[in-house]
Amino acid sequence: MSEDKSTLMEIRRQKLEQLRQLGVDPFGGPFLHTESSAEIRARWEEGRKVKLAGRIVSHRDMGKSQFLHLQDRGGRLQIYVQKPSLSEKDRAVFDLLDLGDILGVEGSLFTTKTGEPSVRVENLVLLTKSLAPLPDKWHGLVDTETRHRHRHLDLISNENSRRALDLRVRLVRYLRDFLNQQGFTEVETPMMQTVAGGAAAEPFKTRHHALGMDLYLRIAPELYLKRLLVGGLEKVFEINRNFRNEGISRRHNPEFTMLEAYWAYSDFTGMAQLVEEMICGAARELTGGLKIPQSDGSELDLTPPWPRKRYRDAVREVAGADWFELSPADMEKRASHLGVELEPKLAPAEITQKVFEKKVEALAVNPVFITHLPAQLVPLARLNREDPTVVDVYELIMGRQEVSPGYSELNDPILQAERFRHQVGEHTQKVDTEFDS
RNA sequence: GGGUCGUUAGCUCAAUGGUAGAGCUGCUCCCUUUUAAGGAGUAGGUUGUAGGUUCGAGUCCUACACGACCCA
Repeated sequence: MSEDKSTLMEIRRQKLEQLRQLGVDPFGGPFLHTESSAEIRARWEEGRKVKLAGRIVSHRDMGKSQFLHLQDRGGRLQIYVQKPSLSEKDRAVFDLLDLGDILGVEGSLFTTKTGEPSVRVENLVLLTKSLAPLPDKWHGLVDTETRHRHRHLDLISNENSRRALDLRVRLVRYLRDFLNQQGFTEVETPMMQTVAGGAAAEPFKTRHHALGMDLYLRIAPELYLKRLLVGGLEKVFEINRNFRNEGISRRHNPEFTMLEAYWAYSDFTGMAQLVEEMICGAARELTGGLKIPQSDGSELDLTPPWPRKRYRDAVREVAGADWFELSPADMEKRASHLGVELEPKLAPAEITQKVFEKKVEALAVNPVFITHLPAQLVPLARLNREDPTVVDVYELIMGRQEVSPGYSELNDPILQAERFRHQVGEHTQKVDTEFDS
């Protein structure tokens, strides 16, 4: 074999040919009735015969003794191959295996000298030959871009990524189950809309040839969910994609999944209660508790009840009890004293909002519902009966960021039309979790 | 859009302006309970691109491309 110009991938191609010459299909057929590595561990019994399939992720060659780890949906399990005990053909196949290949084995369970649960292989079947080498076995896949663009490689080589995916899947399942139990109906509403409404964001545009018209990918499902309430569904929710044609960052995916729920005859206090129960339930389901360790070493404590705090009270706590009596000039002075940077000539409400973002929101690790937001910030929500300068809206903050807003919707159609006309264009309000009162 | 850092072997990373290296992977061997196994050998490079400075550039300068992180 001339190896002068051989690349890793060319060598694997050559092995492919050698396998075919042995009469082995390198991309084999079904391999049914296997147990996962997790099931085998759970039902451990020395000497029991098992059938297992997985990707070869490590190999330690001791001459006649060979140790490999197979990775499957349930984790990893070591297999032990005593080469002399294999058939001549299996031995030839074994010598052509690489890291990354998918292998099926049959054998019996035993524990090695060093105490590792293992399968003593009696028969092996090559299920899929891998033509490309795996990422570094020790460092895994580290390049962030590659990890995001080649998720399959990330999942093969990074345990953390597999765990994150598992958590995400279980979270969505829990949210769905919880809302169903609460009597909410899950629906799917149009992704392609003639007007991208329900939020203020730049939409993606697409074209429907048969209709001869431009359509927008939705930026929010709000308008269609509200129509279902009008139609009498009373409690609806949707967990689905939304598309926003804006800047990309680690926290802003142009297509992202959002949960939005509407609840007739309730109001923002009822919705806050629901969200609190839902998130606490999800935390218990996923982590077994209500204290979530954070990457910076601190702890997020979800123990209910979560405080409800009025926006103005929250600002007074960090900026002084007399904050709202200050002149605009004094507000600017105090804001800069607090370390909040301001652009020149902001209105008092804007300065207040800056202080809120930097000194309340950015510091709130544990959950808090901020209620009674200034009406200017949320133009289409229902005004508070006692104080028409604020709206019946909450903003749930945790982990130093906004997590979920909830509204008492404005349900006076005449008033809403009037407010709407004051908005510029068709893009209007922010949404996430909403309901009709 | 702004700032900082980065781009060297398939992967992870080294290399005062003076002969481009290591570990892993691969390949050839030794080893019948290993754990990032070990041991012997071997292969692998247009140092992101284009220019410039210099006797000499992976290293210094300029521009560009791509990316990461932070900020808006």
